[in-house]
Amino acid sequence: MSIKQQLLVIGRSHFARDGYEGASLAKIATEAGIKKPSIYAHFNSKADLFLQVLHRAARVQQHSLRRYMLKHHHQTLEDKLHGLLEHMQELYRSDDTIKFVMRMSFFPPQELEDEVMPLIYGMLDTMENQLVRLFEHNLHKENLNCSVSATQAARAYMTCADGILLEVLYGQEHRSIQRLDATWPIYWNGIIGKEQHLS
Amino acid sequence: MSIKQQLLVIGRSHFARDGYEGASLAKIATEAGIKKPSIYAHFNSKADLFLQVLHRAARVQQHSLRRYMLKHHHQTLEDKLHGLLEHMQELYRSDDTIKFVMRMSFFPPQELEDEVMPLIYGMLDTMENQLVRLFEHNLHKENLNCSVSATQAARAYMTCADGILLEVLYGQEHRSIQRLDATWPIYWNGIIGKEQHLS
DNA sequence: ATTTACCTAACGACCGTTAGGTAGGTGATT
DNA sequence: AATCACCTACCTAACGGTCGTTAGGTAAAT
Repeated sequence: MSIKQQLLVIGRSHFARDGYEGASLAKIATEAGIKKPSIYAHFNSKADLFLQVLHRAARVQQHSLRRYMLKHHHQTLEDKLHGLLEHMQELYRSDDTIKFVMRMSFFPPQELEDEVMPLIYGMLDTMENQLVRLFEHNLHKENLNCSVSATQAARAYMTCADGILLEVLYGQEHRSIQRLDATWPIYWNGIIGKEQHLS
Repeated sequence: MSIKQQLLVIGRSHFARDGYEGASLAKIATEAGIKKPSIYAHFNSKADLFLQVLHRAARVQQHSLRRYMLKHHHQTLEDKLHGLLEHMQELYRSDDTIKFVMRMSFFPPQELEDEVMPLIYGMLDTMENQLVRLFEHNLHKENLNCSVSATQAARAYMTCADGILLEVLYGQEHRSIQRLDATWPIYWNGIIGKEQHLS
């Protein structure tokens, strides 16, 4: 792996752990085995390194979602949705891309906010659209509650997914699994349930 | 308001906006109308200021939840739970305590992690216990789905609450309201629904 | 000969923190 | 009532350290 790619990977982990302001180019360079000013042979600035990490992470994230959808297109809607939640939990464990994306979504560096947030909103919209399409394709196949729209189901799903992934941020994995086990049956029951409550 | 209380309030807003490492004592002092070293007449260190802000925020948070529960004890379970979500959204708008608590829950300053996380876990457990008791007291009064345990309902509720509050972090209020409107009917339907799906 | 990828040295800015001083209020002693 | 010691709450100046960044040089590869 080239030094530049190493810097991107190491930078991602530091930004995920310490935040943009908290991350130090000196420490990133040391971990890559070079000196701090040598970073400037590959990146114009700290912001440049960060933004390249961000773009790469956004691409990885969207690619991962699309790949999951293709791989499991034969499954039932229920298995696909439930499996996606577990898939993201595993992804979180194996890689700090999700942690990085979440941190920069919730607390973007304020000086780069204008460049960060459009990417974040784009990712969220892409994911929502993909879910909406998924629900629309399955509304007639499975006996879904007809008073729940595809958009509503997708938004509620993303809300639950965020809540579950959040718990993994707290660092204790079993609490995240508890949340998944508690939330999923209630969500799914709310989607397919015959009785619909509207206040 | 005394200078010390001002420093606590201003500090909270800076920690919420910039994080622990990103916040600057100089800027906090300036906003309070004093010079940076004068902070040390009231606090032993930056960590001391931060921890006092944290303890105060935790107390405010728990007090606010208890007060809401007392004030709305006469309402139905449904109104109480749905109202609590709106209550927290309003709280977020009027005050940066929730934002501060969320930021420090998800991304605590690593050098203070050992002092921060016990407080956070305590708050989460307190809230979960309070919700579990609430569900237990209402399981027989209302026609709730008997295959959903009080613990399960409470955990799912907190998952949805986190997901909804998260969206308010993104900064666009209407998205958070969209999430609330989409998630609540599905959650409530999943709780009271006659049909229960267990995989 | 030019470019790439690193280095050392150093810049100015800001960080949290400490030292040391001052002005004003408090409270006891004379 | 006047004096003195003491304390609180601020100040200025400065410390050592780290930050991101730049200048300038070197050795190898093209």
